[in-house]
Amino acid sequence: MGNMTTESKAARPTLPASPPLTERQEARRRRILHTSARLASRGGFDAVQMREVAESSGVALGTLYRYFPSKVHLLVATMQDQLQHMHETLRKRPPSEQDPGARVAQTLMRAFRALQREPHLADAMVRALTFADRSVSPEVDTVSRLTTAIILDAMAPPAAPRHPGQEPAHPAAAPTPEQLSAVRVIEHTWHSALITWLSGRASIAQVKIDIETVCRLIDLTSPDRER
Amino acid sequence: MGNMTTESKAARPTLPASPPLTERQEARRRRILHTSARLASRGGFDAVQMREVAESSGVALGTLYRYFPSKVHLLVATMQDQLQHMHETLRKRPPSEQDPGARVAQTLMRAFRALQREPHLADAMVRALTFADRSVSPEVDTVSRLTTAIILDAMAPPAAPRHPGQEPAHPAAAPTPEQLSAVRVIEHTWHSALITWLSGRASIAQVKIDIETVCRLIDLTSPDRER
DNA sequence: CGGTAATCTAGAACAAGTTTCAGAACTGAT
DNA sequence: ATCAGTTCTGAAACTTGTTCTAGATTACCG
Repeated sequence: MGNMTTESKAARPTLPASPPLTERQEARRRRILHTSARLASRGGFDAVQMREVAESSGVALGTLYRYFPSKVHLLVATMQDQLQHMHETLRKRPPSEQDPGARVAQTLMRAFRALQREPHLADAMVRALTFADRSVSPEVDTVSRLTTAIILDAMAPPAAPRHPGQEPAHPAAAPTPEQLSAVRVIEHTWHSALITWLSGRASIAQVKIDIETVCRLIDLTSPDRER
Repeated sequence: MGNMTTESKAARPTLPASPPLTERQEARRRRILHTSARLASRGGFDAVQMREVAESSGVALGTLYRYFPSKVHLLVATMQDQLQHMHETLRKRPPSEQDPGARVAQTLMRAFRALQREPHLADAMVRALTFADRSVSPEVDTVSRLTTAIILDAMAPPAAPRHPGQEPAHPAAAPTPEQLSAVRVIEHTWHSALITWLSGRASIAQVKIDIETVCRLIDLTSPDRER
């Protein structure tokens, strides 16, 4: 398995910080991520082979490793990419439910169904995510923040259609610490449930139940609603 | 990384079913598991190298692979072993809290503190568990059942001291489906929280909060108590 | 005890992640 | 345009999980 514990000595184009990438570099990075997703889509974690990613992206192996210091880094970055897409997609069709918990559950199940369409890709990304060690912490953290953002978005009350320049009536009411705890627990459940599904130990129905169960925690922590 | 997706063609002495092991075989198996735990304790997942496990257990590499068809199988079996110990240990000192949720939280935090004493071992086992693919499903399922048993044990009302031969007053009241859902969600949270702690992305305090948060789901589903 | 099948050993061989290195190509500043 | 420094390429080497093989040992059966 080689040395998956490698320190990240190289520049990390993964973060938009550091030296700004030239156009060609940005293109390379994008090509690599695209190849990664493509290979993962057919064959999952094992099908993403670094040599093949490099060759198929028209890049030397050493370069691939300069951009993504390990296979796990690569797949976590791929997940960031996919999550961003998903966030935008979900944002366009906000959940129809009323209670925050139900809204979150609905959104997560939507995301889940999207993942179902590319189960191998989902497998590769999630396996990489949970297999990641400390050297990938920053990137995993980014993924976590993205997931949190998706959940918080879903939880927020349906935004009244507002005219440009006009401030929202409820300025994204800052979530309470309790709500943040609930969100963290929901994320835990989401990841773990995904894994049990991907490894064939739980059915989709089971995942749905688990998601709905854990989402009750939200309604429990936002007593500002009827109930 | 070799072929982590290998089918298990060999006999699997992992399950007490199948051909009963001879004494020497049982001894070999035990030696291997012991070595595995020892190597994992200092160095985590990466430190458990199959060649070294074999050599240090006084067993040929091929034999190691006959007993445990992959590194993940080996580590998951190691986890089974450790969990069994932990189950017995926990059983000896039942939680002192009254509410089921609090009892479970207390028990899990105890387990968590035990894992803290061997963080590398915990790392190896949990990483293996979440990295396991379909070919390890049966073994992972066993681990899951063990975890469930620990939680259900903690959840059960404190057993009145009873004389031998006498039946318990409450014959382990079968948990409702809702409670089982809650337990599953708790397991999800437990695993995932463990991972975030092991990879340095969450503090122990954070884990405690998450555990306590999710354990509220239990009290939510057992309305037979005061409140 | 003798024979036979299963198990075990030692060691080579293979696969895929990772590292390394010498030289080519590119970049930015003078 | 030129030079210095960085980045990229191509290829080999190294590591560790996994597989394979031929022969030695062991277990079991009559």
